[in-house]
Amino acid sequence: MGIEERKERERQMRRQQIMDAAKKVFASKGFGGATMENIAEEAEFSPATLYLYFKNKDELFASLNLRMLQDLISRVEGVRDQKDLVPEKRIMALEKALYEVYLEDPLNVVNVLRFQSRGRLKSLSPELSGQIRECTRQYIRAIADLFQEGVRQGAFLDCHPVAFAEIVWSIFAGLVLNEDTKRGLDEGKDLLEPTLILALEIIGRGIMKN
Amino acid sequence: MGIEERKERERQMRRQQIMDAAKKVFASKGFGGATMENIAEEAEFSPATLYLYFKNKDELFASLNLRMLQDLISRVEGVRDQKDLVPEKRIMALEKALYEVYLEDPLNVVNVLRFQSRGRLKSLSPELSGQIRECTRQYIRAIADLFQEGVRQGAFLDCHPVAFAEIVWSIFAGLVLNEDTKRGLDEGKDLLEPTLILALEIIGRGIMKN
DNA sequence: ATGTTCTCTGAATACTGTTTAGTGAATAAA
DNA sequence: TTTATTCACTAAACAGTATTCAGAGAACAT
Repeated sequence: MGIEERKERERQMRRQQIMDAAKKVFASKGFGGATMENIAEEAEFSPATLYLYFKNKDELFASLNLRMLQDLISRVEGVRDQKDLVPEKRIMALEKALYEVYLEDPLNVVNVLRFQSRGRLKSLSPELSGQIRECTRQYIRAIADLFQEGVRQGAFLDCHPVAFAEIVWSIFAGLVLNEDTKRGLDEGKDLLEPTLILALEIIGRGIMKN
Repeated sequence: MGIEERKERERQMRRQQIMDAAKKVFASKGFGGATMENIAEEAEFSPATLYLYFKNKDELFASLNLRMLQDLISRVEGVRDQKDLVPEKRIMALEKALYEVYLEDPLNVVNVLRFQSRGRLKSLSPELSGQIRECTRQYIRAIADLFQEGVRQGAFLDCHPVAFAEIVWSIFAGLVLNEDTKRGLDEGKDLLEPTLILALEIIGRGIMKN
């Protein structure tokens, strides 16, 4: 049946169209400032139509997170798989990967990090929240593997690899949010990159066996 | 005029009463989940009355942040002033101070960290946002001083002290939010303390001149 | 006793996420 | 070709909540 397939394809395109519009609107107004009406207008649909493709506003937003998380995963796994680099260099390659994810779409990264609270995640469908959980597991796992490889080679001190991965991730998330907060209080310049580099240099030295 | 003074005192008490109620409600429902009606009910006032004491919901919430930030400042300055400890121990004392702030009221700490976005801070009165800026400056300054003291004593590597302070703060904020997110996705146990200790041990080693 | 100020509230307003009931076109069946 | 069914959408209604407004009543001053 060619008709069914064409319809499904069209449906996916419209879904994508809504996500593109949402991404634009969320980036310019933030999660709270964006209204479903804004997004509908940008996507050239009525607000009601959005609900045929997404359960609610949270779920629409979280679907965008998923795209970002997948980008993150592929970059971090890329670093994990560069087995030729010495462990020390790979920590810095990780820094670069994280920063590139941020550069891809700074405002949405901030939004995503602020969004993922306990309360919000409860309102998602089990499928979507399962996918997010899986993505989180994956990039933490990739960082942990990268670290463990360094331990195996005798370069790093032996400590809980998942805890290490969470620390690296938290530094990234914390610095991103901190820069955003500073911009809210003050018109300071964006010092994320040098600070992130310094942080991972310190971390790198801190886990080196000497 | 004793009457004027009594009235002012009573006014401050009612303001406090509202803040106490708000703290309770925000902690149990989060910022988004708490309604002004909930808070008014808890404080035994009508919602309209709340607006005689606070400009809006954001400002009421941010006033609570201020209490937490002041607690944070006094603890961190306490560590900064323990000049008898060796620099290495002071990094761990800092860890303890941060963790104690968290324990004081975990849910509100999470709420505060999620709240401080550019958009939100714009809706505050200049006075309040000025006070928040000042508090932020103060605890960052205290951590930076503490670090610089270690540099002066020749124990730490010389790097930008404010950047160092922001890294420490970001680790704390990032780990707190990360734990909260995990609880939202999964019913994992709270591993904040061991992870925070590990993070500051790594940081401590990373800045040590050897 | 009367006017004034202070403090509070009930009711109205405005905005926004979400649902409902229904329309018209595309498709399938007769 | 005509009729029935499904699909994709939307206008309008609904519901919840932050915020404002107009006025009541008590405390205070004259």
